[in-house]
Amino acid sequence: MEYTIQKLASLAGVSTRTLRYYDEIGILKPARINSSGYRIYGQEEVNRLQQILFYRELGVGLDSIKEIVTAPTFDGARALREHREKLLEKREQLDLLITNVDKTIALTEGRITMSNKEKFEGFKKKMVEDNEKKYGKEIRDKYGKESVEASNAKVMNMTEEQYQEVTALAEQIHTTLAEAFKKGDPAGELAQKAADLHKQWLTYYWKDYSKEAHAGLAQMYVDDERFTAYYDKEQPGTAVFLRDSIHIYTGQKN
Amino acid sequence: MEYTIQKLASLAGVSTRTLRYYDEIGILKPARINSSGYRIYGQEEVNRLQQILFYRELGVGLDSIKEIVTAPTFDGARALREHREKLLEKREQLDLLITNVDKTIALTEGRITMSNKEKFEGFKKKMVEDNEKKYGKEIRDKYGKESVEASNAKVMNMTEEQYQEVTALAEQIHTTLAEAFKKGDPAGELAQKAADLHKQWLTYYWKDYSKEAHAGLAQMYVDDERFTAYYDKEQPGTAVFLRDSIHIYTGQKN
DNA sequence: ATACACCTTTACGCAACGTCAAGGTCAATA
DNA sequence: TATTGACCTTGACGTTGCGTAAAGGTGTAT
Repeated sequence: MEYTIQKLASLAGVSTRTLRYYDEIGILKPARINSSGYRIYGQEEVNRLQQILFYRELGVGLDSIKEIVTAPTFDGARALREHREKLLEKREQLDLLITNVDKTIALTEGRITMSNKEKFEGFKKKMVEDNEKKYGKEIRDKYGKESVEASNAKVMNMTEEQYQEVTALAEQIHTTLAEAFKKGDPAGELAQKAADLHKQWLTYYWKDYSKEAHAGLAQMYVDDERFTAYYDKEQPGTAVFLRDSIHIYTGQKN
Repeated sequence: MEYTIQKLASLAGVSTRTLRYYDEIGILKPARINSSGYRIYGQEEVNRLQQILFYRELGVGLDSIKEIVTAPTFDGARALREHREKLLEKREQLDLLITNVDKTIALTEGRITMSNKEKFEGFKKKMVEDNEKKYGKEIRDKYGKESVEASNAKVMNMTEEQYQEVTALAEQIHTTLAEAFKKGDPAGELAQKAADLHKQWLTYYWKDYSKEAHAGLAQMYVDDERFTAYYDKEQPGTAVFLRDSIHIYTGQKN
């Protein structure tokens, strides 16, 4: 089966310009050129285009795609992981922007307007803080938020098997925590085991683990009543107990 | 106080090229040009540049900034709200990308690799579904996720006053719902009032309200045990009752 | 006088195509 | 057979917000 440029274009859902461009930059050359100078593509090119579009959909740049599709031994998984990191950073940036835009809207609508200069100064300072501060409340809010996001965004992504594992883990945490709570010592062996299980459970939801984030999340269990209600369901005080256990486990002082 | 181009540039933390570009596109012209053709900026221009950079930090395009700073009566707040919408869309897109990248990584790492074509087909289908399907489970997941994100991202952003209002609303929902639950009819007046209050409450968290989203969130109260635990705290069955009330309120059939 | 920092305009480059423009090719029809 | 209309070709400019030379004039301290 052979395709002219438009046939291939409509098959793949791209423009002919795109295909000419891909030819131009050398990531997808036609199988041959006919006597009239027309580009003719074959099955191999169809497959290759699919690969290209696949990575393109993921937002990978064409130069990276070029490496992937031209070098057959290229580590596609690693490239994807790196790309993923970039996406996460981008989202962080976006979240920051949105938060600041929200704040600005609130300011301009609500209050007696500050002078532009004041606004600008405060804003600038805030941006720097957001970007540079590494610990403390700011970051805890962030981690807490991330955790909730992740639990929603990533849970859909689990295999059936993983889902079973994480459910089993949650059950273990539950029983261990209940026993530990009866003993009453958040530094005790059982409580620390519960904290450890909780950490393992977390790794199913978080892209990477940090003690600060773990401690922050634990604090959120106490601060957010929806989580408190869940953990205190059988034994009131369990949420606080779990937080204390985790803070000891992570060596956090707050 | 007068500034040459480099003085102003270092003062504001931008390049001289940027200032020349701003001159070129007409958003910041120097106060005057001296006898040697040098650009000379005054205090007014300093202020204006601060405004420009302020909006630029928020990711607003220079053409929009031009409208904002040149037309003194321009509705800056409205522009910001529109910009905010764009940012939210971008984040949606990003979340989609991240989810798909995650899936791909999981596939390539975990399982016997599918043929590229298979992968591509499934992937393509998924993207289309994500983008085009408007109702059903997919969208419910999405709305549910948004709600959780929003509650975390926006709550920090409320004024003290708003916070009081939303807390009072939550309390009202709680008492109204408890009474309605005793009557037992999710279509009854009290239950519908609770649903209406819940809608009002939601508007503090959601950028825009839709019946589908409201109904979807209600379903999540039943599906996610953390929320169920919260609503069933005093009267088991309240979460289901609230869901039913809201589904009647929104005219949802599921 | 020379060096050196500063200023000017002009113009290409960047990512990934969209969008004309000007012209050749192919198959079907009047 | 000539014409139409759909399809193909190669340029080449426009998009965003500057970075980065290049080529040349100005200011001032030594």
